[in-house]
Order: sequence, then structure tokens, then C-alpha cells
Amino acid sequence: MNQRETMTQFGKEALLQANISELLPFASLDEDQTRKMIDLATVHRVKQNKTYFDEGDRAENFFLLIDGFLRIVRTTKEGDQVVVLHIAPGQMFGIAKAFESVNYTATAQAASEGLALSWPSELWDKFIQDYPGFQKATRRAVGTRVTEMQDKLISMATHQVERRIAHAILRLLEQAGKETEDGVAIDFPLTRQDISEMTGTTLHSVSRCLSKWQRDGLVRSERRRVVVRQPESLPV
Amino acid sequence: MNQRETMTQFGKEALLQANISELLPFASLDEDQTRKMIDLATVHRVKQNKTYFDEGDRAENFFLLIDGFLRIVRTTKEGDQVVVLHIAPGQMFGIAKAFESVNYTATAQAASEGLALSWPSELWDKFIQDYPGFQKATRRAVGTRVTEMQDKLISMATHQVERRIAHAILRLLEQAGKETEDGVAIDFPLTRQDISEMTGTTLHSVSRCLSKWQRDGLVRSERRRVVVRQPESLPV
DNA sequence: CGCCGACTTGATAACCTTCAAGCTCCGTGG
DNA sequence: CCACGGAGCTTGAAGGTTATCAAGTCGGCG
Repeated sequence: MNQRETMTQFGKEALLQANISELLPFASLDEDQTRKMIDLATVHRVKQNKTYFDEGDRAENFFLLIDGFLRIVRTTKEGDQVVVLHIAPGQMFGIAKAFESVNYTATAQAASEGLALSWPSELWDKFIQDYPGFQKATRRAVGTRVTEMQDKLISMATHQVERRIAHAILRLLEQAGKETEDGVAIDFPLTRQDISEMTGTTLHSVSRCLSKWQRDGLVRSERRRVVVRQPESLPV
Repeated sequence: MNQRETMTQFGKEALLQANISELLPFASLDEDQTRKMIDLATVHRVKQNKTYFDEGDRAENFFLLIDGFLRIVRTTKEGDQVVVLHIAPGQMFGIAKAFESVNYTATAQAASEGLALSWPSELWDKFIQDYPGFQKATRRAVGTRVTEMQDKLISMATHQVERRIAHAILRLLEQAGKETEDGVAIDFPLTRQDISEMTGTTLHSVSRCLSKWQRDGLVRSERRRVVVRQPESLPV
């Protein structure tokens, strides 16, 4: 919060001083290289539920999420939304270049107000050449993502609703878990609808499920908020 | 085994003469480069339902499928198999290197008897440096795959069984469709069980579905074989 | 204060899995 | 060559899970 304010005011300078350089793609860069990279970047501040880019847009930039969370969403012809995955701070997104793709294949929507850097896609190959860690980082990002999608696919194919919801919530805990005196909270606003779009079910089923878990003391669920008290007791 | 020997000795020459060089990663290479690549390759001939490699194996090689079809499969702790995607001739697979991964994350199982080339993973980065088309080809392969998995995810999340089955079959038609006097056939043996593992349902539901489509004249389905007569009439 | 978005909960019904039984095809071994 | 067995497939019936429909609560914001 405080930090966010600071960033707003001083922008890129603040980014340098903050622990940005510890974020993944910058990991193996020295201060000078990091500075160069940041000099080339554009800063994006995006309000909750607004998008960084939309499915089908020309992929003119690639992004690094600094703060906040976002969901990668695809919309069907019928208008159903499906959340393909979530992105946490430090991860890159909109990396169409890694797929030789001209357009973004999905929408990047802010789950909470967020801050990101972007670079023109033309710089992609240059970064790969100039900064050895960058190539590795992008590969790892792609790998993580593929694995995550596979897990999701398997979950959808083999489990029924309750376990799918449990899986989704556990994954979010890993990415965005925040200790509270009450248990581990998911650190951004999350509606029943959101969860249903992640798990391919209805908000009604999600509601019933959370209600049941709450009765059993496994979670505390409020409006737009989920806190897990006993992660290990959720149905695998 | 014996067979692999034979192929090693006599096979490569034949590969060169065949239209191997038209297959994707070789596309932009001249004859000399292609020869060099093939000289470094190992030939694999794999019987139906045998595997090229298994989930968790050390990713010592990456592969190019020359002939036959294969499925990329993951198995859950409970023993459920899920077919994540299918690979057609000309596509690379086992490309753990593209994900900075040390092990294969899934099993590659021959859907029909098949032939593949492999190279040691150490050569990956060399190929990328030496052969400009290779980088592009791998990126495109990864992109196609991600898109395909997303589509599958969306299908699973929003459609019910009948449409999921229709989607799966249409995708297979694109990858492995073969014109016959009777309609477009899927060009490798495919059981109800296989289809159920692709769509997250049971072989019973698949059977009922195909029976119904057969009654309506949309498909002809036999033992391990599916022929589609009216692709456009399948439920989107 | 009233409205809207988020959420809950019951009732009903559709969809699909599960269980059960039996069929056909094909390879194998007697 | 035929019998046998197993793999692949079909179909009915029953039952459970989950979506859909419907009604209403809660809480924040203009």
C-alpha cells in the first residue's frame, strides 16, 4: 500500500531501489543491465477487473507483473468465461513471442489493482541475446504454465466438483497465500463466480461447497474473500 | 531392438531420400544441414501402445515424429489416465528442454506403430544457434500446444460430454484425417476408452454417443475405428 | 434509502456415471 | 481347425452429482 504509493510517485526510480531486481527475469543481471532494461520499459497501472490486454489484440508488448494478481481468461463464443491460469508478481505474461504468435491468445485481467512493466515485442530477441538469464527464465515460465494447465486439465477430467474447487484454492494459496491470524488468506478479491470460472462449475456449487467447508471449520469465507484454516483437510 | 539396429544402419539413408526434409524443423535447412542433423540422430521404432518415454524419466533426448501417431498421457495417483494431446508426424515431442525441465512431465505412447528420430538434449541449444528455423519451429510447436491445451480446458469447462467428444474427434480429424470413400477416417486405431481418456468421461458415454451419431448417419464407428461422414453436423 | 452485486439455500430435474449383463471379434494354443 | 479367452463394445437400469430455477439475505455505495 505504502509501497504502491511510493511507486506511483517516483515510478521507475523507485522500482530500481525496491527489490525489483530480485524478480525472476532480472535474477542474473547486474545493476547496470537491470537499469537498462527498466529504462526501456513502460509502466502500467491497472484497476481491478480492467485488462492489461485483450484476447486477439496485436501482441505489441510483453509484460512483467510487479504487483497485484491477474487472471488469464478466455471467452467462448457463447460468452462463457474460463480462467486459464493466474499470474503472481514476478511472473511474465503476454509472452506471445515465446509462441511465435502475432496476437494475444487470451485476456489478461487484473484480479486486484496491479502494476506491471512492459517492453515492445521487438526487444524480445534482443533480451534473449543480451541477458543470458532471460532465456532460461522465459523457458521456465512456459514450462510452469504448461504443467499448471496440464494439472488443471487432469483435475477437470478426473475429479468431481468439490475436489476441483479444493485444487483451485490450494493452487491460489501457493501463488497468493498470505498468513493471517486466522489462517492463510488468498491475497486478492475472489468471488464465487471467479472460482466457478476456474473450475468449470457454477457459482452455486462453489457457494455450497464453501458453506460446507465453513461448517466443518476448514475455511472462513466472506464476501470476495477466502481464508483457509486447514489446507491439509481439504479434499485432495 | 534388433529392429533399431537395422534402422540405424539402413534407415537414415532412406530418411534422406524421403521427404523428411519437408518436415517442420528442417524446413529452412539446406541439404547439407539436414544431413548433419540426421547423422546425429537415433532412430526409434515403437510398437503400438509402447512408449517412447515415460513420465518422470530423465529427459535425455528430444524427438521428432516421422511416422505414426502418439498420445501424450499423464496418469494420476489413482491410476486414471488422461490424454493431454496427440502428436502427428512432423511434430517434435519430448521437448523438455523448451521448458528448462530435467524430466519428462508426461508419457509419450504410440497410438499406432511409429517411427521417430531423437537427439541428445545437449544438442538442443546448439541446434537453436546453428539452425535459425529450429528456434522458430520449437516456439511454434509450444504455442500450438498451449493453444490446444487451452481449447481442451475450455471445452471441458463449458461443454457437456457430447460436445466434448465431438470436439475431440474433430481435432483428431484435423491432425490425422484420411479421406476414404466412406468419409474422413481417423488414421490410427482409436478405442472408446481412448476417447474417454481424452474427454474426461467414461467409455460407456462415448459408446452411447457414437451409437447415436451412427443412427443419425453422422459417423461410422467400428472396433477401434471411427469414420466421420458429416463433420459439419457434429454438435459444435 | 434504495439498489445492485455478491452470496445462500431449497427444490427439481437433467445429465452422466456406475453397475450389470451380454455381445462380437480376433488371436492363440490345444 | 476349433475352442477358448480376452479385449473392445453395446445397452439397459438405477442412482448420484451437479446444473438449473427460484427466492431471498446481506452489505456497501450513490
